[in-house]
Amino acid sequence: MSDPSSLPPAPAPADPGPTSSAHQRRKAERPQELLDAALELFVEKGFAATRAEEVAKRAGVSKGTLYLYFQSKEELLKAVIREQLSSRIIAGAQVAAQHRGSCAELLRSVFPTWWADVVRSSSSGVFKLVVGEVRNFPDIAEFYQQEVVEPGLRLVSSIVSSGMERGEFRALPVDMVAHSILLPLVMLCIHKHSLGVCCPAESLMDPEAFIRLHIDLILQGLAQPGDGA
Amino acid sequence: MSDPSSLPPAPAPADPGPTSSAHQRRKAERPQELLDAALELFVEKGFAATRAEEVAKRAGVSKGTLYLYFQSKEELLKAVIREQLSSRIIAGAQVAAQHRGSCAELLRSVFPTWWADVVRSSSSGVFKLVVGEVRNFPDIAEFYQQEVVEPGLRLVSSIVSSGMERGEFRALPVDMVAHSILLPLVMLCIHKHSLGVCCPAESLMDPEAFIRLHIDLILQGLAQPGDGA
Amino acid sequence: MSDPSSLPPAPAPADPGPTSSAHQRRKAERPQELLDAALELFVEKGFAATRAEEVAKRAGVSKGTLYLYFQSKEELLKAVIREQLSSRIIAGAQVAAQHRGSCAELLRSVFPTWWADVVRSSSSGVFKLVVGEVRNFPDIAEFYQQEVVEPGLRLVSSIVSSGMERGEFRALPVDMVAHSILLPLVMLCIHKHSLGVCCPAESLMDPEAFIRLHIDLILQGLAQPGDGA
Amino acid sequence: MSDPSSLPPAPAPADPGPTSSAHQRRKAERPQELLDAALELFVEKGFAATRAEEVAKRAGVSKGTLYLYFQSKEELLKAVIREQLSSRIIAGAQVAAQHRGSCAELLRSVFPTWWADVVRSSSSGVFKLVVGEVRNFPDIAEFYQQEVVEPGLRLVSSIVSSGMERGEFRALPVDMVAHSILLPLVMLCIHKHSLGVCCPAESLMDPEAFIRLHIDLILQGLAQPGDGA
DNA sequence: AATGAATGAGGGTTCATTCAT
DNA sequence: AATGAATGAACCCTCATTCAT
Repeated sequence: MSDPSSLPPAPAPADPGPTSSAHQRRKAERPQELLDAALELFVEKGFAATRAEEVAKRAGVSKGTLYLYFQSKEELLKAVIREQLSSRIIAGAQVAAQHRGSCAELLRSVFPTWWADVVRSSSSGVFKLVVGEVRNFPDIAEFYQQEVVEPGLRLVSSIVSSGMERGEFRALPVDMVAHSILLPLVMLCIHKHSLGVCCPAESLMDPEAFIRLHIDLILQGLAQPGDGA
Repeated sequence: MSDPSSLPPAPAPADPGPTSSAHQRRKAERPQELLDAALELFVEKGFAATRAEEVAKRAGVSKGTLYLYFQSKEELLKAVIREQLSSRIIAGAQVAAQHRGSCAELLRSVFPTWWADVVRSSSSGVFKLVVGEVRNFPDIAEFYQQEVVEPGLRLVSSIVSSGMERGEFRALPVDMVAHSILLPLVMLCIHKHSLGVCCPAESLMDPEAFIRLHIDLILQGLAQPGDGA
Repeated sequence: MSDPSSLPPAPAPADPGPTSSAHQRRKAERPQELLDAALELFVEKGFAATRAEEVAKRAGVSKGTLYLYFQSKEELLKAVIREQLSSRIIAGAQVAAQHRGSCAELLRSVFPTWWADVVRSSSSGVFKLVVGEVRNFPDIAEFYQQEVVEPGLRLVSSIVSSGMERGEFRALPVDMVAHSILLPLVMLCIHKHSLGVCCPAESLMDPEAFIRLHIDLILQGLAQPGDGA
Repeated sequence: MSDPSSLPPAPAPADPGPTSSAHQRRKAERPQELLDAALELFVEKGFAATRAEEVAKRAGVSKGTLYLYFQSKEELLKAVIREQLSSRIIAGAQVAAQHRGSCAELLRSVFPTWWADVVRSSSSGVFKLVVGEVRNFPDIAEFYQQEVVEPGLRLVSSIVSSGMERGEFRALPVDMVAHSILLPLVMLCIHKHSLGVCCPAESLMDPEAFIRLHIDLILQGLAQPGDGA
């Protein structure tokens, strides 16, 4: 994984000079360890119910250290959210852009794998986190909308839209179709980190299978009536 | 004024009878007022970030009064969640049970209206609330799963399943299909109370339209290949 | 300080007029019932840890009623303490004054019975109560000192003192002797309502026996050396 | 043993050794400072009427700091009580055990001094504290009974008892005699911290004098009739 | 006279944040 | 850089007291 883009003080990967050592390496990894710990806990308990000291402890450092890397608990939240995106979406977009073949094929091949990976990864938690906290932190909303929601929707919409143009799909409101495709996947992520923890749902246990089924339904739903699709 | 005997049932908003004074009436209404205020605020800010006093104030009473009706903030949360269900789900189930006609018809007619009502009502907030809090309050999980999730899934599954038995629908894993139908609707509710507040999504503004489209996609997706459906 | 006997609004014993009835009698008894309940609870849990509502409930009335008879919880405390005294002390003093015979006889005969009665009665609790609360309510101190401590000490001191004058007793500091006689009895009362509740002390279970033994020790201790007393 | 208590904040100069910085030293001393402050205030105002913040302030720290060292106000109370004992009682028992000579001598020599020290020290307050709070905190009762009351009684009882065996003392119920000896001393402590604060009793101002007189009375009271003791 | 719903100041406790070490 | 002791604002909840009925 890459591009921790705008990490806070960003203690430069360090020059492996004479002082550089395990100690240095630790130092360089601290922010990421804190972000990981914070993601886990914020997703698990919610932002307000998570104590800064818990995050520090799970990251293996002391309370004070957290504040060396992040100005406040709120900044930590924002960093956590910022961290979990772009890269994967950009990658997805590139794959899509390079795709040659029918839109149905695109949605049936890469898409489910990519999403199933998201669901299985720890990134899936951000959806729950963002959904729960946006209203308390309005700048998260804007940021998230621009960096995740819109790119994601645009990506799917463009596939759907070109499918319609090519005549593969029925002509329907593109954005709604995109939502019809995406919302259950987002909900899958959210479920995994909320009710799913206590009451696992049989049919959601295998994300890829569910996603494939869902895509299959939608694709046949989109197909031109009369097609043997 | 004449002939009092011909007057209708007497609109009397309140008969200040011996037992029911204005005082008494207030008391009877307080819990609901508090529940309403609590739902709003818990959905808006999350449980942990909402102060008990805010709830009281929004309900138009003082802090202490809240504790006359609910043992603790946590009990208030549970009451809020408990309150938002049964009735509507039971009603939905009855409508479905009484339905005569094809399964597709059932899903196309009552279903979208019923769900659009849910989305528009304040009940839609509970989904966000529950998703955010279950992991901190495990007994909510059990309760919610049994009282909302399972009945809801069972209802849709039974429709889908009988559609398959009748040969209206393709044979597919019933539960997954039910999730495919329901998850976007739940997500619609959640979105309405989270990102949707800050960044309204054009295509979700009209819930009923979206739901109809989604159902339309799924139904054509479920149709036997070759059908003219 | 003044008029300790004055109970609060002192709802006059009521004229048994036409309106008088069970209702009236209840009304007249309320203050006493409240005082009794308050004594029990204040002794048991301490003043600060007793809720006004508990007192009311134990007296069989509602919270509001308490405040019809006593201006505040603190006034209730004072009334409780004021109520538990004078009468018994005055009676004791009269008995002592009328006594004819040796001082030893006086201390051996009436004294233990009278004290044992005090210990057994609910009045014994006031000692614990006063000891626990005087420092928070300085006017209780003054009142108690003048109305209980000093009369009590004076009574015993005068007996001891006249015993010395008659040559029955050794010449010793009178007040100290009086304390030597009285302190264990007061402590007996206190113990009964504190540790004694949880860990009863075998040898204090029969107050009269203990008091007689104690007086016996003190009297032989006071006797002129060489006496066959 | 000397008065371990009543040492105020004591900004001990101390050697700022490598491990023990001023910072560290404060930390080491905090609990004791808090215990001292708590003892004073609990004895003065009672447990329930003392605010945690007052204790903190008197110990020279902030409210939050108290909770770094004690889980709750109630735990602080228990710690305060636990702290005030053993050592002194153990020491007393050892002195008694090592004593050679008549029982009367033992009671007349070390005993009054030891007790007068107790009365004068801040430890004397625990008696008032315990008496006032046991009924609210039952585990204090058990603890106190076992650690203080019984050892103390056993100590005195054994002296008295061996005095009877040797024929120094009359044969009387040992436990009652022990109570006759001890109760006034305990009451002396209690008085010092309650009524005594407002209305000092002339004859109790010099504890040692009173104790000696009391012991003198009891010892002559215990003597075999006819002894010149 | 009696009730008990309502109030709101007060107190126990937590926790984000700071800062001396 | 790292620690963790200390702070104090904030929050949950209680309870003495009032007052409309």
